[in-house]
Amino acid sequence: MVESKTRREAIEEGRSLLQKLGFNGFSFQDIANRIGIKKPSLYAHFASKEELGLEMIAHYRHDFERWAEKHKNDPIIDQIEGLFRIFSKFARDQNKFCPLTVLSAEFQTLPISMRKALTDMTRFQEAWLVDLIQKGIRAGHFRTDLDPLQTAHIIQSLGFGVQHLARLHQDTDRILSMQAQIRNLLEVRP
Amino acid sequence: MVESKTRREAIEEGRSLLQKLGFNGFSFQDIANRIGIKKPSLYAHFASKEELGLEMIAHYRHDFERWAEKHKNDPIIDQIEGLFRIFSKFARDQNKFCPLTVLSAEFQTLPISMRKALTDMTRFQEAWLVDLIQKGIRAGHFRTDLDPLQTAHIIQSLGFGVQHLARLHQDTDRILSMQAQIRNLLEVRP
DNA sequence: GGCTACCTTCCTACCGATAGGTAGTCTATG
DNA sequence: CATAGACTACCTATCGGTAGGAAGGTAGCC
Repeated sequence: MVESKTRREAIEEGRSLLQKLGFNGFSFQDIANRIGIKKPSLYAHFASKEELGLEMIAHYRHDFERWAEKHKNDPIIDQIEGLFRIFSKFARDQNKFCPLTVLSAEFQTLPISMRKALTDMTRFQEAWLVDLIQKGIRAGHFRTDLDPLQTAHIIQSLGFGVQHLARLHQDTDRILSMQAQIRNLLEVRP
Repeated sequence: MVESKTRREAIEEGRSLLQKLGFNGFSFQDIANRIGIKKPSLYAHFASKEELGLEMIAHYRHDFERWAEKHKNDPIIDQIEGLFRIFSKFARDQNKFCPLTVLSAEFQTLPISMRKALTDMTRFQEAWLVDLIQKGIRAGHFRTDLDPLQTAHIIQSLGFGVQHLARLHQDTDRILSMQAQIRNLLEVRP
């Protein structure tokens, strides 16, 4: 068996706790309680909390890559806005954050290996955005004076930041309302 | 004496640690070590870590209000961009975050009283932005089709989010480069 | 089939470090 | 002589992690 049931459940519960409380906001004890085993049993599946953390990042990266692949032929603006729909879905589910957002907030207290995995995936998402923006410009849908990298930074910053403000003010609508702003930023004005 | 030297030093060191590591990232022990006293002595000045947290928020709010007052007659766009200069200054000083940004990331694990103080100050900053945007529109410097509240949300989200990404990628320039985007968003196009 | 050896996964019990916080005391200053 | 502010000593809870053993399945071998 490639992946045991317990291991899968631990990663799932871990991700849920991670997205709600942060990596330093939950313990192995919490996970053990939720999946109904004792804490030391988790060490049969993960050598350390750091290893679980790396698994959770890989897990989310896998999800995101599959999602991107599935929507790669959708209209470009829909794909970009899809990122905000994902954030909105997380937020409506018990005030969760996107894993990248919550982990980047704890960056300074994370093990080095997790910092790297996090930075790598954020770069991956940035490259995904840059590619879409370039395609949109070439197709004549987006303004030709956009700097694709700079624009990707703006979209990522908006996405990270709006999640914090939405939770702070209990206003999940705010996340989706950023979509109009993104369109306004990207699309050619008539 | 309204405020003792030790108390002042504790708040200062606490704020520095807060902005670097988050509220859950430092302990009373850390503060005590840095200011050269023993941990229990801090309880002569703060009844709890929560009380210190509230003091630190009040401290930052006081700083911000004084800063806003000092610059209230500057050109409007300079005032708004000033927010990003503040963030940039924090980031270049040992990867610090603005206190509101770092605390909002830990929102779910914060005592209720601190959540309220944080939400209140974020609203205050939002109102400050809304006021400036309205003034800019009335003065003919900004586009007339802007929704001031919505625009303030965009600026705040950009500010919060860009700090995370700047630290993640060790790229403090990214914070200041948002200024051009803000101008582009606000100012009338020729 | 029956035996041994091993691996996985769970358990109880425990470790040292650290967290926030308390009790009681000493000492300098007003 | 009271108070503020420092101290030593200690509390309970929790953290990440380890030691050692029991239960169950499996693989190789006679």
